[in-house]
Amino acid sequence: MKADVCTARGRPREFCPDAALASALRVFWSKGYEGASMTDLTEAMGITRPSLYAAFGNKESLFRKALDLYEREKLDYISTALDEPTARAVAEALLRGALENQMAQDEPHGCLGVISSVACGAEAESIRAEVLERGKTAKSALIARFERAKAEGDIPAHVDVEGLTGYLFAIIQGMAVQAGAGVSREDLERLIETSLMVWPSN
Amino acid sequence: MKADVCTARGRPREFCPDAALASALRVFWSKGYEGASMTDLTEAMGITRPSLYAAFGNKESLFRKALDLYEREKLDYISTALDEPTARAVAEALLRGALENQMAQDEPHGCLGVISSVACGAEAESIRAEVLERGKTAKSALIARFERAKAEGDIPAHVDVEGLTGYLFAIIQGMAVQAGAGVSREDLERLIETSLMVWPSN
DNA sequence: CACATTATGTATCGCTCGTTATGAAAGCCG
DNA sequence: CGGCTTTCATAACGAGCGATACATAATGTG
Repeated sequence: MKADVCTARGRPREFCPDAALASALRVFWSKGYEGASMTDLTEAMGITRPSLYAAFGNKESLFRKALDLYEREKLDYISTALDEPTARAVAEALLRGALENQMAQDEPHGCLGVISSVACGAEAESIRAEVLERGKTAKSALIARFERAKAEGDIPAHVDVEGLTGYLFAIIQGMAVQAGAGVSREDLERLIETSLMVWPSN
Repeated sequence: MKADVCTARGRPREFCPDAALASALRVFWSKGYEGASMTDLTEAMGITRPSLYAAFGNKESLFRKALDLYEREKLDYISTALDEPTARAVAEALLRGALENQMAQDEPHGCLGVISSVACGAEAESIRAEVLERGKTAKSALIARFERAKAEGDIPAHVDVEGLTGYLFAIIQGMAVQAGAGVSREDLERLIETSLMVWPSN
């Protein structure tokens, strides 16, 4: 049980797992879980099938690791947005952060979470459940933030906070749908401007 | 060439094509184009594979016919909404119509168009293109309606009509994502109330 | 150097997919 | 009844899927 921690025995691997995982993330991001075949993945990652299975388990395990990477590196704008001083600033940071995430150059358009929660087949059911679970925690955090804003008088008293959160989530998810559908960045910026224009204030 | 129009020669078919198509629509609606297998479809339609191919061509052709049926019977709320007298009434009719469509009892939750435009694989590319095309025409119609509303002083002069249309579309698409993700009807109603509360007025 | 250990490349597994060939069954017409 | 036409059910096709068995190659250890 007490294994030497510094010795790497056996033949060393010839690829970087982090870089390979990043490539896999791009494939899942653009094609979805079921739409990404093992051939797509291995070709993008530059490794053979057995290497992939040895390093990442199976397809589902690889997807979860890619989802972790996605949350850590691409969805960090969400937690930073919650630190904005006003509810309006939180909403603006979320909308603009989502735009950058969904329309980044050299990255697939759209949102991996939305793609994975919409698609489809039977094998992806546990994947879907996990993605939905992660989305729920994000929504809870946003509700808590807006509750605080309401207590601070930052949101009008007559506003339903949970309704407002679901409303803002819907705009972001709708943006993801449109980004994946090929809508231009300029159009999404106008969408955001409109959202901010109608944002409830005192 | 001049065939008798009233004589049905040969063995009569033992199923109703319209009912079978309606069943197929429900399968596509809940599982998406690629998520729906021919086994799923034939079982739901109550017919065998060769009967399906003889009556509807192939899977893609069946999907297009189902999409036609969906637009005709489930998306009719869109064209009726455009007849509302004010821009706000149009928006409200669209939102409430979308809710009824996406959360109808005994029907799959979500929107077939959103599901089909998000998913995924390579074989569905031509399907995706067709769905996006139909969505564009709906968006154009809504833009034209809001242009008229703006000319009638029904929408504030400072509002960007195309931005407003994309914004409203995003809310509806986001609602579809949430409906497919299992959000309750009550939550979507609160989402709609919030959307109507912030709708721009003079 | 021989050994244990780990990674690699090839080739293949069983399975499901969409699609179709085949022949029997059921209805009209003469 | 015998020909003609269309639909039915069974069974199978080739292709692609995710996942692996196997032998080989490359490292550290005794």
